[in-house]
Amino acid sequence: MKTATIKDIALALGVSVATVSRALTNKHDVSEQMREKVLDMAKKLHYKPNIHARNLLKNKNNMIGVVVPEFITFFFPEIIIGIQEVLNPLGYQVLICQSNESSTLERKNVEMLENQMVEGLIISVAKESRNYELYERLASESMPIVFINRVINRLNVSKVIIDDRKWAFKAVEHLIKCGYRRIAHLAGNEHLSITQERLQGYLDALKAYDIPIDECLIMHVGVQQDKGKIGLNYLLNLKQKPDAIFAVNDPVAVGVLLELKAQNIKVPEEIAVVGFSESPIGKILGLTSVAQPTSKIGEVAAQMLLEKIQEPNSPPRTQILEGQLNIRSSSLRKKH
Amino acid sequence: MKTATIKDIALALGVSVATVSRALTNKHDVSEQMREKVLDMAKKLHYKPNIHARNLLKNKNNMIGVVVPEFITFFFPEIIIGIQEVLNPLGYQVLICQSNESSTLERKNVEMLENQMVEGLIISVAKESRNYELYERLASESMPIVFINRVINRLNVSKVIIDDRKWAFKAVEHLIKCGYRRIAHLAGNEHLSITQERLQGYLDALKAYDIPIDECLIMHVGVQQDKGKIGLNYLLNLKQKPDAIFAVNDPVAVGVLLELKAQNIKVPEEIAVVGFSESPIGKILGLTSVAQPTSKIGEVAAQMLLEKIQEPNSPPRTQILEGQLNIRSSSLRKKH
DNA sequence: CTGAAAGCGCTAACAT
DNA sequence: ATGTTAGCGCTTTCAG
Repeated sequence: MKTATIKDIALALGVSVATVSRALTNKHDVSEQMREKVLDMAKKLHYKPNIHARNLLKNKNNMIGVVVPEFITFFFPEIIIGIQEVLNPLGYQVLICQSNESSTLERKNVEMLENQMVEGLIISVAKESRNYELYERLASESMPIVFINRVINRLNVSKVIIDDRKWAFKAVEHLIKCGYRRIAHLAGNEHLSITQERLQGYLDALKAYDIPIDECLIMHVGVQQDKGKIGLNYLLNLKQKPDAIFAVNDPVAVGVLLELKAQNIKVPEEIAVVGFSESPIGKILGLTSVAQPTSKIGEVAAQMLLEKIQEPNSPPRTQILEGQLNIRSSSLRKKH
Repeated sequence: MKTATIKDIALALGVSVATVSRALTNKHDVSEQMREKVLDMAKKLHYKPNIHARNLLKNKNNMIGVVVPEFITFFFPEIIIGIQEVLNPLGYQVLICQSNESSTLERKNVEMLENQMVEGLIISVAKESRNYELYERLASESMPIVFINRVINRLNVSKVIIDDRKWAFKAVEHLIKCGYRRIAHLAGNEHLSITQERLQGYLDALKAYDIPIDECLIMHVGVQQDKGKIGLNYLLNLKQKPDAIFAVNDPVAVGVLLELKAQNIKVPEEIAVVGFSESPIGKILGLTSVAQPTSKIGEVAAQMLLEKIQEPNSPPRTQILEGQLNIRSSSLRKKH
């Protein structure tokens, strides 16, 4: 049973397809009784509009593509919900892809979305992303793009972030004010924007409080939970162990906490820990962390994308949202 | 700058659009030199195929719709990844929607996906879902549908589940074998399939071991973490408190564990706890739970959907996957 | 191997 | 208020 078209309705009613089309879509230009006849027949024939035809005609499909590194942890899902809450009510559908932290899969996803002719893209890059040229081409072909969280700095497109450097500073400053002096940093993958900014904030804080920087205390471990254990064990093997650890994000910090617990090392008495991008697990474990306004990030990104779609020539903007340092038991004041 | 079409290529080359189309898509029926000329010109003009036109012609768009209650916790995201791993390599795109546990939003999502003319649907219903008629209509209009995890039993469509009743039985049996006798059940929303099955498994186990059923020990609290606290406090106020709790799922069990900790009640010495659908947080907290093969569920659902798409008249099947009871510290053998 | 032409389902001038 | 017609970009007969 093939699905009915407006032609079928027109034929059944002995009117033209144009009339049917108008009755089905327009507000005016059609008599009330004709409209009713058409609507009745449409229902009778189980008519459903063919969106492909409309898409072809308008040359748009109300689709937005989203590419994130993963959506297993709470962080990106909350952002995505923020995106959908802005876009769905406007009739946009969101195509969600995850790169699984792979540069190649990220590129494939973006190219797939491009082939689908999405009207815009919201992207957070994989930890190993090497797709600068791809994004540059898309931007030059005036594909509306907004980057979130993990951005590419030298790319002149819109971005939604928090001030990672500032909040890393505040996190480390908090440790310093609690009396910790030998503060290690488990950093993320080297070329990620969040890695660089948070590392810089860490360095800023040490400098601001005249604490000498010890390169031994900085290790690039990555952004995933299992890397916390590796980083911790490296730090524990130093001649001079740290008395506190600032991790690039909550997953790494949680990995550290779990390993500390496994080794029966007291937190924060022996080692304090601070994370970043507050997670539910971190919260439960009493992890001090910088909270990000996740769904707000999504909402703002969606809004900026809409602007760019409606005003293709508007210049790229970078929106910096506020964070918040939430202090918990993993970083209490040091006893002397 | 409007994007180039095959017409532009044809014009530039002085050939017909048919030839260009063939060169661009067909394997045969075009000379090698013509093909090269066309491909060169296509690149030169930055030609990109218009997928809307193709969709209209084939009357399909390689889209699959997925509706889940939420994707904040790990559970559905892992399933979705399983789905994408099967479908993406075949050129399908997956439209992911979340109902936020709302029946209304669920319906809106499904209708939106229907309007998008997706080729099939994979669905897990909201806790308050009342959309039986909707799904019945879709099924009768031969929309391929596969339900996962939270299904509608009386609906004659394909399903992918684990044997919730059996695994609930095993979970409760484990508690009984550990020496617990006064076992409470914090059940989910009443009409959810998982609620009914797991409750039945709980009852089966008590009967099998001749433990009297006490209705006071059964409370329908829902499926979300904050409900664990409510359920626990109800149970703690009973004259005869339980010595163990079987929760409908991990979020509720985690809520229970956190509240027990807040009240300084020892687990499992004073109260043992068992969850369902093993979660990362549960694991960290030492929660005994039934693990579900999440990404397998997604893969199997995707495969069954593909079958249904390719063989529209194939009868609905229910695929039951294996679970696993993982015993942790929240339910150790009771000391006498 | 290539071209002409029809048509996928719908909308929107342009007529009447 | 309604009908006629031309296309949106592409694929696919059908001819040559």
